[in-house]
Amino acid sequence: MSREVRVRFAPSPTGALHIGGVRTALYNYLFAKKTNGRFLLRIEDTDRNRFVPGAEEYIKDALDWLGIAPDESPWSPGDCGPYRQSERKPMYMQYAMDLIEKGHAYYAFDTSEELDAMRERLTAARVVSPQYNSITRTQMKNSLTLPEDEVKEKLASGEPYVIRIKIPRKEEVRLNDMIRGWVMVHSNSLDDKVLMKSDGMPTYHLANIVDDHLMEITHVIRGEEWLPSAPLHVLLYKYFGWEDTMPQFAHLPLLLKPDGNGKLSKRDAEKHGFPIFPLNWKDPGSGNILQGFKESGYMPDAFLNFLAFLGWNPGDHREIFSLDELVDAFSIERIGKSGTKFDINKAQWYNEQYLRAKSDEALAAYLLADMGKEGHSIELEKAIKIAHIIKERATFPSDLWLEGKFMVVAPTSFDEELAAKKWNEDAVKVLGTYQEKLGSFDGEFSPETAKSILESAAVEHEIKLGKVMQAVRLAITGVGVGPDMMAVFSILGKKELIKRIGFALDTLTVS
RNA sequence: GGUCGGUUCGUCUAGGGGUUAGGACGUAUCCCUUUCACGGAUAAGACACGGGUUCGAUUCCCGUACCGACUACCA
Repeated sequence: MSREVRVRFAPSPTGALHIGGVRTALYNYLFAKKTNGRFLLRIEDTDRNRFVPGAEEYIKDALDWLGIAPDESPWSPGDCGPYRQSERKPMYMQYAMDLIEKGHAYYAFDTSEELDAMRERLTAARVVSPQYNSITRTQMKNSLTLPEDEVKEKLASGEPYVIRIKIPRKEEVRLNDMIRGWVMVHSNSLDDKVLMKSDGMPTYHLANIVDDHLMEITHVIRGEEWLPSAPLHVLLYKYFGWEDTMPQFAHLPLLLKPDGNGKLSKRDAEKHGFPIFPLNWKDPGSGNILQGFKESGYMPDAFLNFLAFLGWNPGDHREIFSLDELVDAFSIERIGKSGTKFDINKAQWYNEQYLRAKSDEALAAYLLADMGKEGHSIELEKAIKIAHIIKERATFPSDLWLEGKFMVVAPTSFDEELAAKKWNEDAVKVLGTYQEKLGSFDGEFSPETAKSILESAAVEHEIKLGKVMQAVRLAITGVGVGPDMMAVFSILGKKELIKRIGFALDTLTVS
């Protein structure tokens, strides 16, 4: 039996999709592409109370941004639609009924008050974990305890009910997880989970199994938080009689807080000031904006590369992988078992690597766009040159303008501390002479000529160039650090240099 | 509490019965650079603990500790 590989990413539209979800999507995508299979996206919106407007669009936009769009989804349906569980609502009841007929499920009429009372009673009796199970169900209001007539009457009269799975009393449930190996659970630790809610919607457990079956899913790659309910899912496959096509499970290690312990959460984003969401997200309730990787300056290929390595590695020392290379190298066997702390440093490093690998032309476009927002513009040619000398000191594309602005806009003030230390008679003399020499020079202006003229100015006053170099930088750029001066000189050009030196000479005073 | 899962440098990880336990991020130092950064080099830095099994265990087994997930008519 070799079926075409079909995997799915099945998020709930309850808010912004965080980085852990994005990684789950990525691994699903990589596995699908690696095996020439298909990657589907299914929206699990069976809980109307938690539905958040915009969340679904957010998921789509995030995957599009990263270039890992699904082959089948609500917005690009295949043959297994609909791809939203809310739209599949009419399909589920028949499966629940099937289970009831087979004796693997039953109606339950208990109100939430009655359920609370039961739990309280059990807690008071010091039962360790109060649950609706093979023991307690005998004392509750359900089709197993009530006379058949009464059950029929309740159903006919429209009394609210749920359908619960009937977990067997003594049974070893086992599953072979692709990442964790054999996992065994005894059925007496499972409870009679609700399959159909009183509003007529299925719960996650039912919808998930039915949909995975109908959509012919072959591998379920999801977060570790699902491991405890996996035995329940295995039982459902068995009761439906779908064991032969039951997907293989792979439960991914969790993404942990950067500091301390616990699962990465929304609070961590606010706490640390760095993003844990792919895109900006404005919470419709509070109006708060959560920072996205995209808007923070992370590039999709760099972010993807970073994400792939959170819990997976290729087994050799390579670190930089394009999406295609990731597809090629990916295997579920090489996914780790233990939780992964999220480290923003590594994300930054990846971004720097990708930024440096980009062409000067591509980077010039970022630079031009950013300066345009502040009303500045220069020729493309010049922008390319600036991008070239600035990119090595940038982490984000926006750093290009931040760090390169001085090449476009002349300084209007000077670093006072540096001026106090380095601005002296010698500097004034050399710069004065340099300015004159530049004025009378009319050959080809290059980094070399810029330098030789400056050297000759220094020689004229018998001053070592090194002594005044910091002052020269100060005069031209206003600050003490920056890229190679001669490269800066040649980009600025003769006229601009003369102007800037003039301004510095007029403004700065020797103390 | 119960069930399940996990544990190699600060972090991400490779490895696997005999290794100087390898790499990357970060950190430090040096080199390069008339500055900073980049780049290059070097350094510090780890097998949670206790029992087995074994000639030998970081690796296999069992316990303990610690961490995490789950324990809803949420997914």
